[in-house]
Amino acid sequence: MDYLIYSVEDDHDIAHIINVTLTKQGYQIQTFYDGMSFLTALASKKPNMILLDMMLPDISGSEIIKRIRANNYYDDVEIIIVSANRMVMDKVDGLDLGADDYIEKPFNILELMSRINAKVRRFQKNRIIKIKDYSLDLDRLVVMKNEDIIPLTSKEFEILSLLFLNKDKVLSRDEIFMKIWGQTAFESRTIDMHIKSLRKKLKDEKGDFIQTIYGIGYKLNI
Amino acid sequence: MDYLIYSVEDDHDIAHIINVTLTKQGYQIQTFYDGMSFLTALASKKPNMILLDMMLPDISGSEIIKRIRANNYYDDVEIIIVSANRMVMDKVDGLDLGADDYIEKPFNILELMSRINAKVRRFQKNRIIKIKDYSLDLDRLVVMKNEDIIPLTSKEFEILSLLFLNKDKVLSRDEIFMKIWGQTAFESRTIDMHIKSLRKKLKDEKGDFIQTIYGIGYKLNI
DNA sequence: ACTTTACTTACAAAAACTTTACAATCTTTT
DNA sequence: AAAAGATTGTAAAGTTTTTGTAAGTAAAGT
Repeated sequence: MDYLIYSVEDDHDIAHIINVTLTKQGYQIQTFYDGMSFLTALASKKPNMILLDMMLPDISGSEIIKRIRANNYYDDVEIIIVSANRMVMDKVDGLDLGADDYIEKPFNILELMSRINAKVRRFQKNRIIKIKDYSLDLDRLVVMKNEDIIPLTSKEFEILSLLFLNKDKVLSRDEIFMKIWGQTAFESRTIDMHIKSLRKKLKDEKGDFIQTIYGIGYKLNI
Repeated sequence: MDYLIYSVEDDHDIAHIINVTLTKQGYQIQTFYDGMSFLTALASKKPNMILLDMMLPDISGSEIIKRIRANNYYDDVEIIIVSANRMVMDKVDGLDLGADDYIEKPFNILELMSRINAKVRRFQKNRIIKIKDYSLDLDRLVVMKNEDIIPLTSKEFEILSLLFLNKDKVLSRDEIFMKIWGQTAFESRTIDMHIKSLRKKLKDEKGDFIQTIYGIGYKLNI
């Protein structure tokens, strides 16, 4: 998954637990043991989320939050405070500074995971299939070659989706017809026509991206 | 402030405290004492945030969350669980269902305020959306091209706002009709008309700022 | 009452889709 | 290896669906 989390935590044991758990869940995570090294990394690459211990050896957590929130380039970065048990008023301070959530130490790692998942859920939601230079986005209904959008008509998109979703199978014209038109095909060159225009639009220099399997049907050249 | 919060809470005393405090802070708040009346209201008007007690007389809180999260029209609604002290695993469940935060009862009203403020802060900042040369100000209800105000009628503004707020999505005429007129469209060229006049007023030299996706609807060319 | 805005209608234009007719290619048979 | 038969590719024309637009009417605002 393409979701980067920076964890700032001076306690190496806790840092390790967080690291292992989140990695297992498929997040990209980078750990920092002090404020300065974190801020340096932040300047060079923006993460999606920051897990922040408020008690750091060099800079205070609230100072870090203040700096981040001063720059609205980081507005879309979620900040979660992970910090030692303090009074309620401290929580309030942290959140008022601009953090998005607060988790008390000692914390249940499952709860941390849950809160993170809740925030990521919204971010995710998109299904993208990539084959060779091509990627197909089933939510945005868009096909890209490298970074360029290839405009397709809806029938073209439907057929290509079917090929993407069955990438290691040969699809017969009957199957394609059945799945897209919802009826069995009688003698017709319609699908061939759509394949032809697809090939033209996809124009793969390195040979046909859509292969014809003589006597059977079509498949992607994966 | 134009920020609507629905509070679902069967304990009248707590509901009252929440209501008074949030109103004082300038939020619009509407209180419901059971799940059904809340769901009815939800169907007719979408709030920005929901404060949800999990223990309601009629429907369970998790059932409510499930229903809301099943419909991605409500994706941008923050759900905060406000509920009686339970085990950690309950928290986890609630958050995994799709809630965004959890506050235990008995809670400090200041803490609730702080968390709400933290979430609203982000919301407020984003009230001006910029795409290409155009910017749309949801508070002043104004659209600008570079520094010049483009005078729009209210329907035009509503449609353009919808496109801005869903900038990477294709909106069908039905969706647009549903969200702006609150009813399903029957055969009509009304939206096309508004799009036409929008295009004329926006007049983007570099190709269409509002793109037609044949057979589907319209989207902004971001 | 007058002006602006919103909507409807009817038709034109464009895009997408399908069919047709035949050419090209591949397989199998002789 | 040539011929026959089956399958696939392609251009062009025909059809259907969807979108654009002008002009006129209704509604709302001032």
